[in-house]
Amino acid sequence: MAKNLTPRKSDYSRWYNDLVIQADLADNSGVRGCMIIKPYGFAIWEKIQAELDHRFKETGHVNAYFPLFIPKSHFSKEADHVEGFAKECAVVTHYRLKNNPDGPGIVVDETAKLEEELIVRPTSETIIWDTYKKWVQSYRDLPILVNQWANVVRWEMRTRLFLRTSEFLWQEGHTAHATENEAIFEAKQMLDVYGDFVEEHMAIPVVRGTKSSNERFAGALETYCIETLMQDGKALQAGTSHFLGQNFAKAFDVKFQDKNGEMNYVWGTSWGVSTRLMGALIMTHSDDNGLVLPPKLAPTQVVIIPIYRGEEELLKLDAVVKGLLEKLKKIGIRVKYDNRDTYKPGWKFNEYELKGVPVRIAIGPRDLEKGTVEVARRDNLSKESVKLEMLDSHIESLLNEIQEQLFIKSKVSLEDNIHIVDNWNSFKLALDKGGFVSAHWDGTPETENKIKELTKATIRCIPLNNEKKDGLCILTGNPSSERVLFARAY
RNA sequence: CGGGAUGUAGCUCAGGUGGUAGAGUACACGGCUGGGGGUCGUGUGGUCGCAGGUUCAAGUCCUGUCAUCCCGACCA
Repeated sequence: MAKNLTPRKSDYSRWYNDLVIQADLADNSGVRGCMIIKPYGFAIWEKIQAELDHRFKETGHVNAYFPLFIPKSHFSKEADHVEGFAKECAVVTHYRLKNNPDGPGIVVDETAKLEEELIVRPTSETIIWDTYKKWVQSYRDLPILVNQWANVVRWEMRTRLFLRTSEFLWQEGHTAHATENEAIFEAKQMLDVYGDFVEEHMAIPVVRGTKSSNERFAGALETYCIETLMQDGKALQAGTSHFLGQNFAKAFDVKFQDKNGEMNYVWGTSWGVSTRLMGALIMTHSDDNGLVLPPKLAPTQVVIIPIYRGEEELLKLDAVVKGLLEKLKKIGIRVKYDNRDTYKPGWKFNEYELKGVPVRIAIGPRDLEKGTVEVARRDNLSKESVKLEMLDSHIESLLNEIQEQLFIKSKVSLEDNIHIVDNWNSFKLALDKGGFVSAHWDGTPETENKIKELTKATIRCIPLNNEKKDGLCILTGNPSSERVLFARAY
């Protein structure tokens, strides 16, 4: 049992914080809301990045990089967009410091004031659309399918490691198309890329849907999203894909000549996922002993711990393990042999449990005699004895089983926590229980706002492939054509 | 951004009414150990978040500031 990890039951958000710090994923920094992603946390992020990048390229996208700074004038061109982000922008006003003439330290050099302030990007639509204007003349220049991996800054009031930080890492795709249908197809396609990745790779089940107008991206006509449910019953938006219509094209005057020689505005999309996925990963699978990682994302999938007394015994084990390592690496398993003499076996067990390594192999003199090893799973903490000669195939299928089991477990939990309600009282009760609440809504922003005010719950999404079935709005009793999912959210 | 709390050794914290800085843990060295964070001994380690102020004297009192946590508002 971990020493200082707060149990989930006693304080879920403290458990989360403790876990992030103790599992060596990230730490707070000296700058408000900005985190240090530590090597172990970053290794997991790199796994996420690598797989997503692969999937983006499989769907025809290419990577590029745009500047961190956005001139203020660009930023203000799309009205809804400004409205949405203005309150949380970091602004660069000067470009030089000087020694404090009145004492120690260093001060801003007031003579070095920028003519036009620069905004640190909270997202890159504006600078990218300003660029696309130069890239697009003809239908032959379309589509543009660009992604960038970057950091962005949003001056958040209340931050939490990975879930909401002032600076975060993400990717943002920005595409431009000749037709509306093509752009809508793209936005939906990317939602599926996200959904499939999160389910298959992160073992996190998602609900795919669209946002209500209240929750829609500033400047978008439609926001598609994947929503997930955390262990404490709160929802977490894991990714979004926006159909931008011609809003940004019009704001930045991005026109092209079509096959008939007519001038048209291009159609756009943007889509992104961020280091917030790390938060989703942590909160979906982990337990009171620490992190639980799905094998596909674990930087180390298998750790081998020798148990011995004296150097002689260790040397014997080293020789046996050497062969095991070769066998496991040959079939593509990320395995680590921790034969450090500076830590004891019990300490190591706890350490790798805290860090969520999916499989632990312990090998000692007793095993050598019997020709076996002890194999322990992180997800359900079970242990078994496995014959040495069977080990590689056993581990391979075990990793697959763990990946699958983690998904099934969270999927069951998600489904068990979608509550269907038809009146206001049970609506409130269901929200207090946690989870998604499926209810009718009259489709107006006013009603959604009122519900938010009364319950702190928002519409997380209107599920795609939702059953169209008439009903009455949970609050107003007005007619509604389908159910939507409400929840309290991160 | 409003309310509350906190900031002292790497970490967790103790230090009434101002008077030479403490513990546990971690770390270093050594012994016994080793199948779930072992144990005994010795030792290293602190401009008390930062900047001012009051005072003969400030970890302690005052002002400001930065950061963290909790509650609220905000959060494409």
